[in-house]
Amino acid sequence: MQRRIRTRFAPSPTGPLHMGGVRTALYAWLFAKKNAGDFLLRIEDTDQNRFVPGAEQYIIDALHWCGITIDEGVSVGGTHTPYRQSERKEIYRSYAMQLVESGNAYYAFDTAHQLEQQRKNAEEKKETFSYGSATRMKLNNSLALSVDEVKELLSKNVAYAIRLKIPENETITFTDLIRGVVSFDSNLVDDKVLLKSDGMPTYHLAHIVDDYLMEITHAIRGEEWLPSAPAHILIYRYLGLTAQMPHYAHLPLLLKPDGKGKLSKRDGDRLGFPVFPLEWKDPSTGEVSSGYRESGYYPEAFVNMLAMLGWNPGTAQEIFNMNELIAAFSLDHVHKAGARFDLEKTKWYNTQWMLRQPNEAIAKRIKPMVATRTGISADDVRLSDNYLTACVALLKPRVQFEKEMPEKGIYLFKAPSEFDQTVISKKWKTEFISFFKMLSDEFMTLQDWSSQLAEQTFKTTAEKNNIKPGEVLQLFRVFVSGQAQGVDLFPMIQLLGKDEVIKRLETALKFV
RNA sequence: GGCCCGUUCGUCUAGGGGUUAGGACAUCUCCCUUUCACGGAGGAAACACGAGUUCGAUUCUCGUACGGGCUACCA
Repeated sequence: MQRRIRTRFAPSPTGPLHMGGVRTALYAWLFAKKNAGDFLLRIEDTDQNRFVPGAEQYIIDALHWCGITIDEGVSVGGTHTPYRQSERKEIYRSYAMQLVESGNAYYAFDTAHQLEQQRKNAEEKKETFSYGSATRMKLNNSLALSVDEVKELLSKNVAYAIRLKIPENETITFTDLIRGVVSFDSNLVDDKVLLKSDGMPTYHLAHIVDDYLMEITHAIRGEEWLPSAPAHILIYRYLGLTAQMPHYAHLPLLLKPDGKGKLSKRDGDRLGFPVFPLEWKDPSTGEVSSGYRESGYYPEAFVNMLAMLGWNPGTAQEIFNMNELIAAFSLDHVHKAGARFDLEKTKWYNTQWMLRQPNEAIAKRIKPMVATRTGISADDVRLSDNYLTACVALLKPRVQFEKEMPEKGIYLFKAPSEFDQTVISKKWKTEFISFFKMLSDEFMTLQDWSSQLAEQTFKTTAEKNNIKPGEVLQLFRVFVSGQAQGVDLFPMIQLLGKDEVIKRLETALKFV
């Protein structure tokens, strides 16, 4: 019988989730949804030293913002509670003891200091210390010590860790869903700690116990876990759970755009772009890191961009909403090599998504920004839905982010107080004054007011003055908007209204 | 250093024994627009290198180089 597909995202609450983590979550979620399965959120808080308050909530909020829904997990509950590893502490011990009893794990009494010494000694000999088959019999553990010695240490409550006993001379092979067959020489795998001396499990033990108990079918995680995969395979084997072992898929890493290395939390804003989905304020330092949300990105654009970084649909389609991503997603179209993050393309995705937003919706969202920027009162027509929607239509092709609109189109809300001097000094001739005065008068006499009518009037007035429209058009724009460039001129004239245009024109003429 | 993974335009990528090696972002040119954008058309731009297999390798194999990851009682 085919098991129900279940994937999980299992972050450690050591700070805000960065975009690489979001991508891992996204792929795991897409895979689950594609296969009509479940997606779980489990919190791996087994390292008490690295716990950061607020991080767990941040993770939940970030996933929510991205539209990644959680079927089971820390925020929503489920049939496999609890979903926070610190609350499952006792469960792991019994599995660790089972491994000790079957001879596949052992007590290690070495102190942190002793291990540090070992590393230092090895380093002096230009070697690397590894706690494994080659060294374990010379160390302070239940394999090297006599039964009585071990008993005594245990009875005296001497702190110990439990380590996995990696076999000698074995090739450990498994099939990764993305990379195919991968194999390792067991002699090069170290005896990983399973249970720490504080009683908490390490990732290695905890994720396996939980994946098993939570009936995870596909463990999708970053490539940084590939080197410890052989130890994980062995743990499943020694626990007699090989049949229940999930399929592993190791995702390529997200790389820094500038050069070297994987994208990390610590990159913060150093590279000139957010690495986090949402803004984060460090609770201890108060330092604020920017987020995509606060920078004006749509979650759809952010998710779309992440999905395409390392995965492709096999078609030329680039813009995907969530449902389309689910329909198109497949692990075998995940690229093997790491993907370098590209800010320009990310902005392009946002622009594409902005172009697809209804004007009315954007109008509603920019309304408060326009109000604060201009100080115009709430009942002013320029803050009406109709007026703002018309502004959005005009501004849309000229910005990448909707939040740019209030500033970019400031002249749609406020008469200019300054005029682009470059245009004026280049184009202005004193004899134009009569043209603009006549234009103002002609406008005044118009019964109707429209883009076409204004344009027609502009042209005929120019002709009457023996002026080519092109000579004064740019000046007209500057007089009305203050700026040399902007939205389509006559539609803007129509939108501003006859009285406003005349008023602006007259004000401007006093300046030249 | 050791182990593992990887390598197609600047970037994200498609492709895969015989192709004019395709698309997107960015870039350049032109058109549209009497502005700036949007849009449209076009250009430049890539199979890391060396062997082997083969009639034929960018594609398969091996090696080298380069890149990345891991090498904690962190995840």
